[in-house]
Amino acid sequence: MDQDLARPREFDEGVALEAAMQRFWADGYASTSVRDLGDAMGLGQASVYNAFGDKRTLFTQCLDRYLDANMRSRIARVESTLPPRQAIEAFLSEIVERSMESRLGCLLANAALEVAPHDTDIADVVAERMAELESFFRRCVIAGRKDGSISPDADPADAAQLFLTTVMGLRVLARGYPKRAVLEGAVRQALSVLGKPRRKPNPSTRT
Amino acid sequence: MDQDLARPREFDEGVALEAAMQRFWADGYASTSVRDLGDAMGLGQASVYNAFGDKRTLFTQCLDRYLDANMRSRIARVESTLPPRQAIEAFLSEIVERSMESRLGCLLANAALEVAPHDTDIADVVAERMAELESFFRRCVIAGRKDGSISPDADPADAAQLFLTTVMGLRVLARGYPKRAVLEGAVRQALSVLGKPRRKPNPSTRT
DNA sequence: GATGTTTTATAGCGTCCGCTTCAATACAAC
DNA sequence: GTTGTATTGAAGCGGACGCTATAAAACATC
Repeated sequence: MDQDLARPREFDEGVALEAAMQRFWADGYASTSVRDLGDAMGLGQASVYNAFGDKRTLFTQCLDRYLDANMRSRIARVESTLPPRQAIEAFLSEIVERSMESRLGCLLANAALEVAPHDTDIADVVAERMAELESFFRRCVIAGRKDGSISPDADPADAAQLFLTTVMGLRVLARGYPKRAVLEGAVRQALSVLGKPRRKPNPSTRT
Repeated sequence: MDQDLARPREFDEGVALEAAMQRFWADGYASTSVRDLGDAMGLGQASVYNAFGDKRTLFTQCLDRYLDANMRSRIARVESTLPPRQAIEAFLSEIVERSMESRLGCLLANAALEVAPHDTDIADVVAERMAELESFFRRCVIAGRKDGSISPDADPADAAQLFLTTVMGLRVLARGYPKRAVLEGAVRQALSVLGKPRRKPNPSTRT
Protein backbone atom coordinates (compact mmCIF):
# COMPACT_ATOMS: atom_id res chain seq x y z
CA MET A 1 0.00 0.00 0.00
CA ASP A 2 2.27 2.82 1.22
CA GLN A 3 5.80 1.74 0.63
CA ASP A 4 7.72 4.50 2.33
CA LEU A 5 8.95 5.99 -0.87
CA ALA A 6 6.46 8.70 -1.42
CA ARG A 7 4.67 11.74 -0.09
CA PRO A 8 3.59 11.17 3.50
CA ARG A 9 0.05 11.65 4.82
CA GLU A 10 -0.69 15.12 6.08
CA PHE A 11 -3.19 13.88 8.67
CA ASP A 12 -3.49 11.39 11.48
CA GLU A 13 -5.64 8.45 10.49
CA GLY A 14 -6.98 7.97 13.98
CA VAL A 15 -8.00 11.59 14.39
CA ALA A 16 -9.67 11.56 10.99
CA LEU A 17 -11.51 8.33 11.67
CA GLU A 18 -12.72 9.71 14.97
CA ALA A 19 -14.13 12.79 13.24
CA ALA A 20 -15.87 10.68 10.61
CA MET A 21 -17.30 8.43 13.30
CA GLN A 22 -18.77 11.42 15.10
CA ARG A 23 -20.52 12.52 11.93
CA PHE A 24 -21.97 9.08 11.24
CA TRP A 25 -22.97 8.84 14.87
CA ALA A 26 -24.75 12.17 14.87
CA ASP A 27 -26.39 12.11 11.44
CA GLY A 28 -26.69 8.49 10.41
CA TYR A 29 -25.28 6.67 7.43
CA ALA A 30 -27.51 7.83 4.59
CA SER A 31 -27.70 11.45 5.72
CA THR A 32 -23.95 11.90 5.93
CA SER A 33 -22.31 12.60 2.59
CA VAL A 34 -18.73 11.87 1.74
CA ARG A 35 -18.25 15.62 1.36
CA ASP A 36 -19.53 16.10 4.92
CA LEU A 37 -17.12 13.45 6.12
CA GLY A 38 -14.24 15.07 4.29
CA ASP A 39 -15.05 18.44 5.83
CA ALA A 40 -15.23 16.92 9.30
CA MET A 41 -11.91 15.17 8.77
CA GLY A 42 -10.29 18.18 7.14
CA LEU A 43 -9.66 16.22 3.97
CA GLY A 44 -10.59 16.49 0.33
CA GLN A 45 -12.64 13.74 -1.18
CA ALA A 46 -9.67 12.30 -3.01
CA SER A 47 -7.85 11.81 0.28
CA VAL A 48 -10.88 10.22 1.86
CA TYR A 49 -11.22 7.67 -0.90
CA ASN A 50 -7.48 7.09 -1.05
CA ALA A 51 -7.12 6.49 2.65
CA PHE A 52 -10.36 4.77 3.63
CA GLY A 53 -11.94 3.32 0.50
CA ASP A 54 -15.56 3.98 -0.31
CA LYS A 55 -18.26 5.28 1.99
CA ARG A 56 -19.42 1.88 3.14
CA THR A 57 -15.89 0.73 3.95
CA LEU A 58 -15.27 3.92 5.87
CA PHE A 59 -18.43 3.31 7.85
CA THR A 60 -17.34 -0.17 8.85
CA GLN A 61 -14.05 1.27 10.07
CA CYS A 62 -15.90 3.90 12.08
CA LEU A 63 -18.18 1.26 13.54
CA ASP A 64 -15.20 -0.87 14.53
CA ARG A 65 -13.56 2.11 16.12
CA TYR A 66 -16.71 2.99 17.99
CA LEU A 67 -17.16 -0.51 19.31
CA ASP A 68 -13.56 -0.80 20.44
CA ALA A 69 -13.62 2.56 22.19
CA ASN A 70 -17.14 2.57 23.58
CA MET A 71 -18.05 -1.02 24.19
CA ARG A 72 -15.20 -3.47 24.40
CA SER A 73 -12.95 -1.17 26.38
CA ARG A 74 -15.77 -0.37 28.76
CA ILE A 75 -16.59 -4.02 29.25
CA ALA A 76 -12.94 -4.79 29.87
CA ARG A 77 -12.60 -1.92 32.34
CA VAL A 78 -15.61 -2.67 34.54
CA GLU A 79 -15.05 -6.40 34.37
CA SER A 80 -11.44 -6.11 35.46
CA THR A 81 -11.88 -3.51 38.18
CA LEU A 82 -15.24 -4.29 39.75
CA PRO A 83 -16.91 -7.33 41.28
CA PRO A 84 -19.54 -8.77 38.95
CA ARG A 85 -22.70 -7.23 40.29
CA GLN A 86 -21.10 -3.80 40.46
CA ALA A 87 -19.75 -4.28 36.96
CA ILE A 88 -23.30 -4.62 35.65
CA GLU A 89 -24.47 -1.66 37.71
CA ALA A 90 -21.60 0.51 36.56
CA PHE A 91 -22.07 -0.41 32.92
CA LEU A 92 -25.75 0.50 32.93
CA SER A 93 -25.26 3.65 34.98
CA GLU A 94 -22.61 4.89 32.62
CA ILE A 95 -24.98 4.46 29.72
CA VAL A 96 -27.55 6.61 31.48
CA GLU A 97 -24.95 9.31 32.12
CA ARG A 98 -23.68 9.28 28.56
CA SER A 99 -27.21 9.32 27.23
CA MET A 100 -28.06 12.42 29.22
CA GLU A 101 -24.84 14.14 28.23
CA SER A 102 -24.99 13.79 24.50
CA ARG A 103 -28.28 12.27 23.37
CA LEU A 104 -26.41 10.72 20.47
CA GLY A 105 -27.50 7.28 21.49
CA CYS A 106 -25.37 4.40 20.35
CA LEU A 107 -23.77 3.99 16.95
CA LEU A 108 -24.28 0.24 17.24
CA ALA A 109 -28.01 0.67 17.79
CA ASN A 110 -28.22 3.26 15.03
CA ALA A 111 -26.39 0.93 12.68
CA ALA A 112 -28.61 -1.96 13.70
CA LEU A 113 -31.71 -0.05 12.69
CA GLU A 114 -30.51 1.92 9.68
CA VAL A 115 -27.78 -0.08 8.03
CA ALA A 116 -27.93 -3.72 9.11
CA PRO A 117 -31.21 -4.57 7.34
CA HIS A 118 -29.68 -3.67 3.98
CA ASP A 119 -26.10 -4.81 4.44
CA THR A 120 -25.40 -8.35 5.51
CA ASP A 121 -21.76 -7.73 6.38
CA ILE A 122 -22.64 -4.96 8.79
CA ALA A 123 -25.54 -7.05 10.07
CA ASP A 124 -23.03 -9.74 10.96
CA VAL A 125 -20.84 -7.29 12.84
CA VAL A 126 -23.84 -5.91 14.70
CA ALA A 127 -25.05 -9.35 15.71
CA GLU A 128 -21.57 -10.41 16.84
CA ARG A 129 -21.15 -7.41 19.06
CA MET A 130 -24.58 -7.77 20.56
CA ALA A 131 -23.75 -11.36 21.34
CA GLU A 132 -20.54 -10.10 22.94
CA LEU A 133 -22.47 -7.71 25.14
CA GLU A 134 -24.93 -10.41 26.05
CA SER A 135 -22.20 -12.78 27.10
CA PHE A 136 -20.52 -10.08 29.18
CA PHE A 137 -23.71 -9.73 31.17
CA ARG A 138 -24.11 -13.49 31.43
CA ARG A 139 -20.56 -13.89 32.74
CA CYS A 140 -21.26 -11.24 35.34
CA VAL A 141 -24.48 -12.85 36.50
CA ILE A 142 -22.85 -16.25 36.77
CA ALA A 143 -19.90 -14.83 38.69
CA GLY A 144 -22.22 -12.80 40.90
CA ARG A 145 -24.25 -15.85 41.80
CA LYS A 146 -21.04 -17.59 42.72
CA ASP A 147 -19.73 -14.80 44.96
CA GLY A 148 -23.13 -14.31 46.56
CA SER A 149 -23.75 -10.78 45.34
CA ILE A 150 -26.50 -11.92 42.98
CA SER A 151 -29.45 -14.05 43.98
CA PRO A 152 -29.37 -17.67 42.79
CA ASP A 153 -32.95 -17.10 41.65
CA ALA A 154 -31.69 -14.93 38.79
CA ASP A 155 -31.37 -16.91 35.58
CA PRO A 156 -28.08 -15.88 33.93
CA ALA A 157 -29.32 -16.26 30.36
CA ASP A 158 -32.59 -14.44 30.88
CA ALA A 159 -31.00 -11.68 32.93
CA ALA A 160 -28.27 -11.14 30.33
CA GLN A 161 -30.88 -10.93 27.60
CA LEU A 162 -32.85 -8.39 29.57
CA PHE A 163 -29.76 -6.26 30.17
CA LEU A 164 -28.84 -6.38 26.50
CA THR A 165 -32.36 -5.36 25.58
CA THR A 166 -32.30 -2.64 28.20
CA VAL A 167 -29.05 -1.20 26.87
CA MET A 168 -30.50 -0.97 23.36
CA GLY A 169 -33.75 0.45 24.68
CA LEU A 170 -31.92 3.11 26.68
CA ARG A 171 -30.12 4.19 23.55
CA VAL A 172 -33.41 4.63 21.72
CA LEU A 173 -34.84 6.63 24.59
CA ALA A 174 -31.71 8.78 24.60
CA ARG A 175 -32.71 10.03 21.18
CA GLY A 176 -36.46 9.91 21.41
CA TYR A 177 -37.46 10.37 25.05
CA PRO A 178 -34.44 11.75 26.86
CA LYS A 179 -35.75 12.01 30.41
CA ARG A 180 -33.29 11.15 33.12
CA ALA A 181 -35.94 9.87 35.50
CA VAL A 182 -37.18 7.41 32.89
CA LEU A 183 -33.75 6.00 32.11
CA GLU A 184 -32.85 5.77 35.78
CA GLY A 185 -36.13 4.08 36.66
CA ALA A 186 -35.66 1.53 33.89
CA VAL A 187 -32.14 0.73 35.05
CA ARG A 188 -33.22 0.49 38.70
CA GLN A 189 -35.98 -1.91 37.81
CA ALA A 190 -33.78 -3.97 35.48
CA LEU A 191 -31.18 -4.33 38.20
CA SER A 192 -33.85 -5.51 40.63
CA VAL A 193 -33.90 -8.88 38.88
CA LEU A 194 -30.52 -9.57 40.45
CA GLY A 195 -32.21 -9.86 43.82
CA LYS A 196 -30.72 -9.22 47.21
CA PRO A 197 -27.16 -10.46 47.78
CA ARG A 198 -26.71 -13.45 50.08
CA ARG A 199 -23.55 -11.82 51.33
CA LYS A 200 -21.38 -8.85 50.49
CA PRO A 201 -19.37 -9.37 47.32
CA ASN A 202 -15.85 -10.49 48.00
CA PRO A 203 -13.39 -8.02 46.45
CA SER A 204 -10.67 -10.64 46.29
CA THR A 205 -12.66 -12.84 43.92
CA ARG A 206 -11.44 -10.69 41.04
CA THR A 207 -8.26 -8.70 40.69
CA MET B 1 -59.37 21.57 -0.65
CA ASP B 2 -61.30 19.29 -2.99
CA GLN B 3 -64.64 20.87 -3.55
CA ASP B 4 -66.51 18.11 -5.33
CA LEU B 5 -66.49 19.88 -8.64
CA ALA B 6 -63.51 18.34 -10.26
CA ARG B 7 -61.73 15.23 -11.34
CA PRO B 8 -61.87 12.61 -8.60
CA ARG B 9 -58.86 10.79 -7.14
CA GLU B 10 -58.01 7.58 -8.87
CA PHE B 11 -56.64 6.01 -5.71
CA ASP B 12 -57.60 5.36 -2.11
CA GLU B 13 -55.72 7.63 0.26
CA GLY B 14 -55.60 5.04 3.00
CA VAL B 15 -54.21 2.34 0.74
CA ALA B 16 -51.62 4.73 -0.63
CA LEU B 17 -50.58 5.93 2.82
CA GLU B 18 -50.25 2.34 3.96
CA ALA B 19 -47.94 1.58 1.05
CA ALA B 20 -45.82 4.64 1.74
CA MET B 21 -45.65 3.73 5.41
CA GLN B 22 -44.35 0.27 4.57
CA ARG B 23 -41.58 1.77 2.49
CA PHE B 24 -40.51 4.22 5.19
CA TRP B 25 -40.72 1.41 7.71
CA ALA B 26 -38.55 -0.92 5.69
CA ASP B 27 -35.97 1.50 4.32
CA GLY B 28 -35.91 4.51 6.63
CA TYR B 29 -36.60 8.15 5.93
CA ALA B 30 -33.47 9.27 4.14
CA SER B 31 -33.07 6.14 2.04
CA THR B 32 -36.59 6.26 0.66
CA SER B 33 -36.99 8.65 -2.26
CA VAL B 34 -40.22 10.30 -3.29
CA ARG B 35 -39.98 8.34 -6.52
CA ASP B 36 -39.81 5.11 -4.52
CA LEU B 37 -42.84 6.19 -2.53
CA GLY B 38 -44.74 7.04 -5.69
CA ASP B 39 -43.95 3.64 -7.18
CA ALA B 40 -45.07 1.87 -4.02
CA MET B 41 -48.28 3.87 -3.97
CA GLY B 42 -48.86 3.49 -7.70
CA LEU B 43 -48.75 7.26 -8.16
CA GLY B 44 -46.72 9.73 -10.12
CA GLN B 45 -44.73 12.28 -8.21
CA ALA B 46 -47.19 15.03 -9.05
CA SER B 47 -49.99 13.08 -7.39
CA VAL B 48 -47.88 12.39 -4.34
CA TYR B 49 -47.10 16.05 -3.82
CA ASN B 50 -50.64 17.09 -4.61
CA ALA B 51 -52.22 14.66 -2.18
CA PHE B 52 -49.75 14.49 0.67
CA GLY B 53 -47.53 17.56 0.54
CA ASP B 54 -43.77 17.24 0.69
CA LYS B 55 -41.74 14.25 1.81
CA ARG B 56 -41.52 15.30 5.43
CA THR B 57 -45.27 15.92 5.70
CA LEU B 58 -45.96 12.55 4.12
CA PHE B 59 -43.68 10.93 6.66
CA THR B 60 -45.53 12.48 9.57
CA GLN B 61 -48.79 11.14 8.15
CA CYS B 62 -47.25 7.69 7.81
CA LEU B 63 -45.96 7.85 11.35
CA ASP B 64 -49.39 8.85 12.63
CA ARG B 65 -50.98 6.02 10.73
CA TYR B 66 -48.44 3.55 12.06
CA LEU B 67 -48.96 4.64 15.63
CA ASP B 68 -52.72 4.47 15.40
CA ALA B 69 -52.69 1.05 13.79
CA ASN B 70 -49.80 -0.58 15.63
CA MET B 71 -49.65 1.06 19.02
CA ARG B 72 -52.79 2.83 20.18
CA SER B 73 -55.16 0.21 18.82
CA ARG B 74 -53.10 -2.53 20.41
CA ILE B 75 -53.02 -0.77 23.74
CA ALA B 76 -56.77 -0.24 23.58
CA ARG B 77 -57.40 -3.86 22.67
CA VAL B 78 -55.35 -5.55 25.36
CA GLU B 79 -56.39 -3.02 27.98
CA SER B 80 -60.08 -3.49 27.29
CA THR B 81 -60.08 -7.28 26.92
CA LEU B 82 -57.52 -8.51 29.42
CA PRO B 83 -56.87 -8.04 33.12
CA PRO B 84 -53.91 -5.75 33.74
CA ARG B 85 -51.11 -8.23 34.24
CA GLN B 86 -52.15 -10.25 31.22
CA ALA B 87 -52.43 -7.04 29.23
CA ILE B 88 -48.75 -6.35 29.84
CA GLU B 89 -47.82 -9.93 29.08
CA ALA B 90 -49.86 -9.98 25.87
CA PHE B 91 -48.45 -6.67 24.68
CA LEU B 92 -44.85 -7.79 25.11
CA SER B 93 -45.46 -11.26 23.69
CA GLU B 94 -47.05 -9.79 20.60
CA ILE B 95 -44.00 -7.65 20.03
CA VAL B 96 -41.80 -10.71 20.13
CA GLU B 97 -44.04 -12.49 17.63
CA ARG B 98 -44.15 -9.54 15.27
CA SER B 99 -40.41 -9.07 15.58
CA MET B 100 -39.75 -12.65 14.55
CA GLU B 101 -42.23 -12.46 11.68
CA SER B 102 -41.01 -9.40 9.89
CA ARG B 103 -37.82 -8.07 11.45
CA LEU B 104 -38.90 -4.60 10.45
CA GLY B 105 -38.70 -3.41 14.01
CA CYS B 106 -40.80 -0.43 14.95
CA LEU B 107 -41.33 2.67 12.88
CA LEU B 108 -41.50 4.70 16.07
CA ALA B 109 -38.10 3.46 17.18
CA ASN B 110 -36.67 3.94 13.71
CA ALA B 111 -38.02 7.48 13.63
CA ALA B 112 -36.69 8.16 17.12
CA LEU B 113 -33.17 7.28 16.01
CA GLU B 114 -33.09 8.55 12.45
CA VAL B 115 -35.45 11.50 12.23
CA ALA B 116 -36.18 12.88 15.70
CA PRO B 117 -32.68 14.28 16.36
CA HIS B 118 -32.97 16.55 13.32
CA ASP B 119 -36.66 17.42 13.36
CA THR B 120 -38.17 18.90 16.49
CA ASP B 121 -41.76 18.38 15.37
CA ILE B 122 -41.25 14.68 14.86
CA ALA B 123 -39.23 14.54 18.06
CA ASP B 124 -42.27 15.91 19.87
CA VAL B 125 -44.53 13.27 18.37
CA VAL B 126 -42.07 10.53 19.26
CA ALA B 127 -41.76 11.69 22.85
CA GLU B 128 -45.52 12.00 23.23
CA ARG B 129 -46.14 8.50 22.03
CA MET B 130 -43.43 7.05 24.19
CA ALA B 131 -44.99 8.79 27.15
CA GLU B 132 -48.30 7.25 26.11
CA LEU B 133 -46.80 3.79 26.07
CA GLU B 134 -45.15 4.41 29.42
CA SER B 135 -48.41 5.47 31.00
CA PHE B 136 -50.22 2.44 29.57
CA PHE B 137 -47.75 0.22 31.39
CA ARG B 138 -48.04 2.30 34.55
CA ARG B 139 -51.82 2.05 34.52
CA CYS B 140 -51.58 -1.70 34.15
CA VAL B 141 -49.13 -2.07 37.02
CA ILE B 142 -51.27 0.06 39.30
CA ALA B 143 -54.41 -1.86 38.38
CA GLY B 144 -52.60 -5.17 38.75
CA ARG B 145 -51.42 -4.27 42.23
CA LYS B 146 -54.98 -3.42 43.11
CA ASP B 147 -56.46 -6.66 41.81
CA GLY B 148 -53.69 -8.72 43.34
CA SER B 149 -52.18 -10.07 40.14
CA ILE B 150 -49.06 -7.94 40.53
CA SER B 151 -46.90 -7.84 43.63
CA PRO B 152 -47.18 -4.67 45.73
CA ASP B 153 -43.38 -4.68 45.75
CA ALA B 154 -43.36 -3.62 42.09
CA ASP B 155 -42.99 0.13 41.70
CA PRO B 156 -45.43 1.24 39.00
CA ALA B 157 -43.24 4.06 37.67
CA ASP B 158 -40.03 2.02 37.55
CA ALA B 159 -41.74 -1.01 36.09
CA ALA B 160 -43.45 1.06 33.40
CA GLN B 161 -40.13 2.64 32.49
CA LEU B 162 -38.48 -0.76 32.24
CA PHE B 163 -41.25 -2.05 30.01
CA LEU B 164 -41.02 0.98 27.76
CA THR B 165 -37.27 0.52 27.52
CA THR B 166 -37.72 -3.18 26.88
CA VAL B 167 -40.15 -2.54 24.03
CA MET B 168 -37.68 -0.21 22.35
CA GLY B 169 -34.81 -2.60 22.97
CA LEU B 170 -36.75 -5.51 21.49
CA ARG B 171 -37.32 -3.48 18.35
CA VAL B 172 -33.60 -2.85 18.00
CA LEU B 173 -32.84 -6.52 18.49
CA ALA B 174 -35.48 -7.38 15.89
CA ARG B 175 -33.29 -5.66 13.31
CA GLY B 176 -29.86 -6.33 14.67
CA TYR B 177 -29.96 -9.59 16.66
CA PRO B 178 -33.13 -11.39 15.69
CA LYS B 179 -32.95 -14.49 17.87
CA ARG B 180 -36.23 -15.67 19.31
CA ALA B 181 -34.64 -17.11 22.44
CA VAL B 182 -33.06 -13.76 23.26
CA LEU B 183 -36.24 -11.77 22.86
CA GLU B 184 -38.24 -14.31 24.82
CA GLY B 185 -35.69 -14.42 27.60
CA ALA B 186 -35.66 -10.67 27.88
CA VAL B 187 -39.45 -10.53 28.08
CA ARG B 188 -39.57 -13.34 30.62
CA GLN B 189 -37.06 -11.59 32.81
CA ALA B 190 -38.73 -8.19 32.43
CA LEU B 191 -42.07 -9.67 33.45
CA SER B 192 -40.47 -11.19 36.52
CA VAL B 193 -40.40 -7.78 38.15
CA LEU B 194 -44.17 -8.05 38.53
CA GLY B 195 -43.62 -10.72 41.16
CA LYS B 196 -45.95 -13.51 42.12
CA PRO B 197 -49.67 -12.67 42.33
CA ARG B 198 -51.26 -12.51 45.77
CA ARG B 199 -54.35 -14.06 44.27
CA LYS B 200 -55.66 -14.98 40.84
CA PRO B 201 -56.70 -11.94 38.85
CA ASN B 202 -60.41 -11.30 38.98
CA PRO B 203 -61.83 -11.34 35.44
CA SER B 204 -64.79 -9.21 36.47
CA THR B 205 -62.53 -6.30 37.44
CA ARG B 206 -62.50 -5.22 33.83
CA THR B 207 -65.07 -5.70 31.10
C1' DG C 1 -72.57 20.07 -24.29
C1' DA C 2 -70.13 23.95 -22.08
C1' DT C 3 -67.81 25.42 -17.82
C1' DG C 4 -64.93 25.11 -13.82
C1' DT C 5 -61.96 22.61 -10.87
C1' DT C 6 -58.88 19.02 -9.54
C1' DT C 7 -55.99 15.20 -10.75
C1' DT C 8 -52.91 13.25 -13.75
C1' DA C 9 -48.59 12.22 -16.73
C1' DT C 10 -44.57 14.19 -18.60
C1' DA C 11 -40.77 16.84 -18.50
C1' DG C 12 -37.51 19.35 -16.33
C1' DC C 13 -35.58 22.63 -12.71
C1' DG C 14 -31.27 23.23 -9.80
C1' DT C 15 -28.72 20.69 -6.44
C1' DC C 16 -26.33 17.18 -4.32
C1' DC C 17 -24.86 12.39 -4.49
C1' DG C 18 -20.83 8.71 -4.64
C1' DC C 19 -16.94 8.34 -6.98
C1' DT C 20 -13.06 9.19 -10.40
C1' DT C 21 -9.64 11.59 -13.18
C1' DC C 22 -5.61 14.25 -13.38
C1' DA C 23 -2.02 17.28 -12.83
C1' DA C 24 0.55 19.47 -9.22
C1' DT C 25 3.02 18.39 -5.00
C1' DA C 26 5.98 16.47 -1.33
C1' DC C 27 8.81 13.38 0.29
C1' DA C 28 12.34 8.90 0.57
C1' DA C 29 15.83 6.65 -1.82
C1' DC C 30 19.81 6.91 -4.50
C1' DG D 1 19.64 16.85 -7.73
C1' DT D 2 17.27 13.30 -9.94
C1' DT D 3 13.88 9.64 -9.78
C1' DG D 4 9.83 7.22 -8.21
C1' DT D 5 5.75 6.85 -5.58
C1' DA D 6 1.85 8.33 -2.72
C1' DT D 7 -0.95 12.24 -1.48
C1' DT D 8 -3.25 16.24 -2.47
C1' DG D 9 -6.66 19.81 -4.42
C1' DA D 10 -9.59 20.89 -8.23
C1' DA D 11 -12.62 19.72 -11.52
C1' DG D 12 -15.96 16.87 -13.25
C1' DC D 13 -18.46 12.35 -14.36
C1' DG D 14 -23.33 10.30 -14.71
C1' DG D 15 -27.09 9.82 -11.98
C1' DA D 16 -30.46 10.45 -8.31
C1' DC D 17 -32.41 13.77 -5.30
C1' DG D 18 -36.68 16.92 -3.76
C1' DC D 19 -39.76 19.47 -5.94
C1' DT D 20 -42.36 22.15 -9.60
C1' DA D 21 -44.27 23.92 -14.10
C1' DT D 22 -47.29 22.70 -17.64
C1' DA D 23 -50.89 20.96 -20.17
C1' DA D 24 -53.95 17.12 -21.13
C1' DA D 25 -57.58 14.37 -18.88
C1' DA D 26 -61.75 13.41 -15.93
C1' DC D 27 -65.46 14.50 -13.53
C1' DA D 28 -69.73 17.57 -11.08
C1' DT D 29 -72.44 21.22 -12.01
C1' DC D 30 -75.27 24.04 -14.90
